[in-house]
Amino acid sequence: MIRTDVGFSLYANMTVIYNGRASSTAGPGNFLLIHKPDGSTFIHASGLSTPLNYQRPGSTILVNDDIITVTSKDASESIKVILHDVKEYNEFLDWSKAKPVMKGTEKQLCDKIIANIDTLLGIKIIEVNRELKTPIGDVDIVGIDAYGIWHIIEVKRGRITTNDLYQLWKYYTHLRITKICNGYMAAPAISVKAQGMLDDFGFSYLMVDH
Amino acid sequence: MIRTDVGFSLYANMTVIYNGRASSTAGPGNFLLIHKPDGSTFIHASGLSTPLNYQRPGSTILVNDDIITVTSKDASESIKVILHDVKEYNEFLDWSKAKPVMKGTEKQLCDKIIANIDTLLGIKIIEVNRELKTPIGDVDIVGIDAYGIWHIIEVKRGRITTNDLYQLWKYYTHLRITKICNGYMAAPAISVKAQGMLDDFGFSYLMVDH
DNA sequence: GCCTTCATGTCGGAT
DNA sequence: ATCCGACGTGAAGGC
Repeated sequence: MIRTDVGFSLYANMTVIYNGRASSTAGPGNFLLIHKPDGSTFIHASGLSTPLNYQRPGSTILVNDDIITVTSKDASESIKVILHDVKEYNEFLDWSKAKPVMKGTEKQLCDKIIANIDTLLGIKIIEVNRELKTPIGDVDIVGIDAYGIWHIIEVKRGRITTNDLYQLWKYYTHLRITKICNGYMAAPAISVKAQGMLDDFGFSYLMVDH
Repeated sequence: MIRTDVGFSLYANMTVIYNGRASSTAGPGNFLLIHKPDGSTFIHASGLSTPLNYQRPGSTILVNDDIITVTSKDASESIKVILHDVKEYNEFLDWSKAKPVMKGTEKQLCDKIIANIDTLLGIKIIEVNRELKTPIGDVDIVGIDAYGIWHIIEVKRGRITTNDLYQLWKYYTHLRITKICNGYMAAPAISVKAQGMLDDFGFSYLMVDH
């Protein structure tokens, strides 16, 4: 009755058991199971954005009477669903693959910063490096001024937290071995604690927005 | 026709426009829209685990002909769905609220480490602090030996990455001001780069598993 | 409400 | 394939 070769949804009273990286049980309860043609499967309860349980694309689904088994591609993870009472079953044909086209990402915030870098820093920058490769990671933006001073900018699209500062600090301590450096955190907001730590490090905060 | 006071799913050819923290567009395509009684709404395309677009619980949904608008609780975010061709509509009553009961979490890995801490460290520990509060965050485990040396352990349930080390470094630099400290990362695995950086910091890796 | 960290995080990009 | 870092991260817990 259930076609595993197409997308479908199943609203039912069920119990869900997961084993893999972790393990969990849920239910019994009235949940919605969704299976997509890419092999991914999700079980949604009410009250949470994240699914109660899931398997990622590439999984295989097997239906045996009132037991559904979903196994991940490498067979390291699986969920078992015990159906107690099926209420709705629907098939979805020609399900589209698609990704949203995003705007307002960190990448685009970087664009904006680079376009206005002289104004933001209050210094004339003569060379800009983006995603500068270092052995310990990529630096978002490095602007070099006429004196050869390196202005290191770590960009965050959201609010700067204390942990974010260590990323800048990591690059700063690495680059200062060979260059004279200044450190900057650029974001729309910064937490109070992060601001305090920023001052301790001797870095500066650049207020930027999308 | 669409009841916004219950849970429902809508399989349709649609275009989705999001505005909020970022903004995005997707479609037109055949997607599945799910609305849960908690107010959350999700639009799933095939090929991704994460929804193409969504609003979190507490949102309000408004249906006007072939336009669906979902607005977040604080009205800072919204998605607009333009329906081009509705293929399926189903209502789901008595949708359960539930959370999975998890095993194999970091918390439980901590339990195991603490139970075997003497063996793991090769030192007799006379006092164990868990989730030790500091102004910059909580330290997973601190074991104190007979000499008063603090053994700081940062636990990860998965693989240790370079970024994880800065969390330990943060606590280490903070605590070493007043105590003699050793630093440890405990996890089932560690990346090559993280291992190298760990050595540079003078920390140790503890191999632990669930 | 702000801040911090965990997560079966997921996902994309680079090596 | 592994590694690394962003994410509209989401969710939980503490203050």
